[in-house]
Formats: sequence, structure tokens, C-alpha cells
Amino acid sequence: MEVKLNLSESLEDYLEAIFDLIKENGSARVTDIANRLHIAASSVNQGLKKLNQEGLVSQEKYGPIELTNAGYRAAEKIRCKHQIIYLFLNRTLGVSEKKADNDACGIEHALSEESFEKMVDYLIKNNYLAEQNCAFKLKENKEEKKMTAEQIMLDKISVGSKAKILKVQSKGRLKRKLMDMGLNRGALVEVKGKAPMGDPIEIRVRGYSLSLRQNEAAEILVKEV
Amino acid sequence: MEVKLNLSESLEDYLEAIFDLIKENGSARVTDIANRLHIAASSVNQGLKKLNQEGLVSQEKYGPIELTNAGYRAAEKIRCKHQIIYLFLNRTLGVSEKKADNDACGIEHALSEESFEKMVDYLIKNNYLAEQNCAFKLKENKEEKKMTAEQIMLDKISVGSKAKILKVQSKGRLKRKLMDMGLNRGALVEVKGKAPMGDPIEIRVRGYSLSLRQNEAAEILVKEV
DNA sequence: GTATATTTTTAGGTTAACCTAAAAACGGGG
DNA sequence: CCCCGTTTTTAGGTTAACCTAAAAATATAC
Repeated sequence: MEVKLNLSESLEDYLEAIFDLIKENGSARVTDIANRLHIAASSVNQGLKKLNQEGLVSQEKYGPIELTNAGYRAAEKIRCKHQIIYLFLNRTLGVSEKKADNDACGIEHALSEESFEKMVDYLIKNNYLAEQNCAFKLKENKEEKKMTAEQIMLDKISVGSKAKILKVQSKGRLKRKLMDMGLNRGALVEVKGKAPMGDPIEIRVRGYSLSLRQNEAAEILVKEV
Repeated sequence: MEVKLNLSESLEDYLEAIFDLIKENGSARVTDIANRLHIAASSVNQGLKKLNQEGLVSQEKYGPIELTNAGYRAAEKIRCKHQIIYLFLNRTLGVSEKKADNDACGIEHALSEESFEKMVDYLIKNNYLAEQNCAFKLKENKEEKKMTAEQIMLDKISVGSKAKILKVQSKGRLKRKLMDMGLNRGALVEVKGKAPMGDPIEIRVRGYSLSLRQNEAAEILVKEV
């Protein structure tokens, strides 16, 4: 079931930037978004609040910016539209890469579903676009498949899985200890083993092996990768 | 010399609506613009003030809305962009007329000069557009030619010319008299003759012949046609 | 462990583009 | 000439999207 949410152009831009930054860097930070869109960080902050209310982004104060499933789908759709318009202008009309990309930014907010699909058909017909590409995925999206990994505490990760640290929740001494062990935001951890009662947990991070108590691991918010 | 004025999307829409209404009805009224754009008349009024400041529209309180030369050129450019995008979507991609027109409305504000020209070239190459058409005129526009008739008082119109009444400036008795003679806004007048000292002036309006004193004619704002 | 730098958030603006309601001006009919 | 409906303008909002400056939280460096 397609829900049509009515995002403003700005919010679409924010969403798209978040999507891109997560693809590129693994995470989207307020300042990164602000730099990309050439606006103040405080403006991004306000935008995030709205996206949060719309249920497209999950954001806690000072916490990592993550897309919800709905947010991921919405962002992908916008990104895809952008890409199609870009390809169309650049490949079919021969518009320079820079201008084509720029124009795509503006047009993506205005183009109807119908025109978009006609562009896709045209690109496929002229072999500028393979069918399994971004554009085509859109049509398949109706089957609800899991597109964003869940946020979960490290002690809940099963042995053998890898995850990326989103946030260390605890405060003070404990937090300090965890971060000194290299458990910073963005770090990749692999759960190597768990003792019978789930305590301690053996993990590998940045090339080191560590042993964590369950209550310590329970303070670390991660996303499976 | 191309001056690039930076109009907001709204102001471009206003300008385009004025342009279209003048083509269609011979005049653009605040309420007509408001209806076309589905906004309140007071909003149009504010917009007109801004266009006036930019020197694109000549507007006096309660007076007729006329485009200046600069305004006419700007409006024509926007209209033309709209038309080209419409043709492109509809003819090349087969987008329905309604959606194509709708999308053109949104896209026209975002499309760069480069993309626009590439679209024009494409349309010409595929015979969807004759060279003397709107798009092509744009390229010629560099030579400053007179595109809008001047606003002038009726007593300054030369014998044999036709003009359209924009406004009757006087008040009270005289205004009443003039309007009772059929000299309303929108009426077409033809100057049939002038006495040696320019007084009286013989005109023909709505099938009648009238004789006006010069001071009376000097109260009537017209536009040569 | 504390100081310093960076990031995020809050507080408090501004501007453009809309709105409604009411006042002012206009235009036509008796 | 005066009245009345329509049009235009003014007055006084609201909202979204930005801003700057400063406070609060977090991250890093010594």
C-alpha cells in the first residue's frame, strides 16, 4: 500500500541528504547534512524534528540519525527520481553533468509519478538504464521487505554477527571506560562468543579482542550490518 | 544584454498569469489572477507590489495591470519555458496533457538555461517544433525591440491610430460624462481626426462617433494597439 | 581527569507567501 | 446623484524555512 506523504521540498532534501550520507559514510551527522545543503546546523535540527514527527527518521537528543523503514523508502524514492532525471538530462539531452545534477535537484520535487515512469521507460528502451536498476526497484517496493537494520543493544546481537556502534548510552565512569576501549560511535564490532549465561561477551573491535560484561554491552546501541 | 533577475517561483507564476490573461482577455485583473492561481486577491496584490518594485509591472492604485517591456520579456521567457517543457513531456515521452502541463508548472522554475536549450534543440530536431516558434524567438530577443505598447493619454494618440482604454483618470462629473459616452475600461477607440489646435478631437468608439475636448481626452489613459 | 574543541540543541529573530476580514474605491442602474 | 454590488487595497494575522548567537552535551587531547 503506497502511502503518499506530503513532504515539503526542504524535507525531501533533508531526507535525501541523510540517505546519501548514510550510504557514503555509514552515518549522517547534523553538520554533514548542513554542509551538503549549505544551510545552518540549527536549520537541519528543526528539519529533523519534523521528519521525526512524520516517523521517517528516528532521532533522540544528541543521538545518531537513523532512517525508519518508511523514511528509507521515501528517501530511496526521491533519490531514484533524482537519478532518473539526471540520467535523462545528461544521456538523452546531453546536458552537462553539473547542470543535469543541479536541475535534477529542483525538478525531483515537482515531477509527477506519470512523467517519472515515462522517463524510466524511455531510458530503458534506449538502453541507458538496466532493468534491475534503481528505477526498477521502485516498482517492486510494494512487497514490504526489511530495508533498514534495527537499532538494538550489543548484548542482544547473536554470536558471529557484526554491528556498528551508534551510541554509548551510559554516562560518567562506565562510558569513559567503554570509549577508552575503542567503542566509539561508528566502530564496527563483531561478537565472537558469549559465555553460557551471556556474561561475559567476547567481541572484536578495531583489531583488538575485548571481553565485556552483559550490563556493559547493554549500554551500547548498535545496528547490525 | 541579458539581465538575470532573480524572481521567486511565486512571482514567476504571477507574471506568467498576467501574461496569459492579457493574451486571452486583453487585460489582467487582480481577481482573474487570483482565480487562476487559486490564491486570495490580497496575496496577488502583494505580489504585484513586488513586481512593481522590480519594474516588471506598472501598477497604480486601482489602476490597470500592465507589463513593462522588461516584464513582458521576463513573462514571455517563463511562458516559453513552460511550453517547451510541456511539449517535451507530452510529445516525446507521451505524458498526458494534464500531467504534462502540471509538471511544466513546477519544473519551469528549476530548469537551467542549458537544459532548456537542449530541450529546444531536441524538439526541433524531431520536428515537434518549428524554428520560428516561441522557443526560437527567445534567441532573437537580444535585439531590444518594443514589445509592449506604451501607456499614453488619448490626446497624444495620432490620427488614424487605434487604442484601448486602460483607465479614466478624472473624478466626479467629468468622469461620469466620459463614461456615459461609452469610454469604459477596455473599450477600443480610434482617433478619426483632430482640429488644427488639437481641440476638439474626433474619435470613434463602439460604433459611435464622438467629439472630445483636448482636456477631456487628456484624462483618458490608453494603450496603442 | 580536566581542559579544549566540536557537535548538537535551544532561544529568539527575519522573510516570503500565503490567509481572513474589513475598509476604500470603482462602476453601473435607477 | 446616490445606492449597491464588485474589485482592489489595507490591516493584521500564520506558517515554513531559513538565520545568528549562545547554551548544553559530547568527543578528544594532554
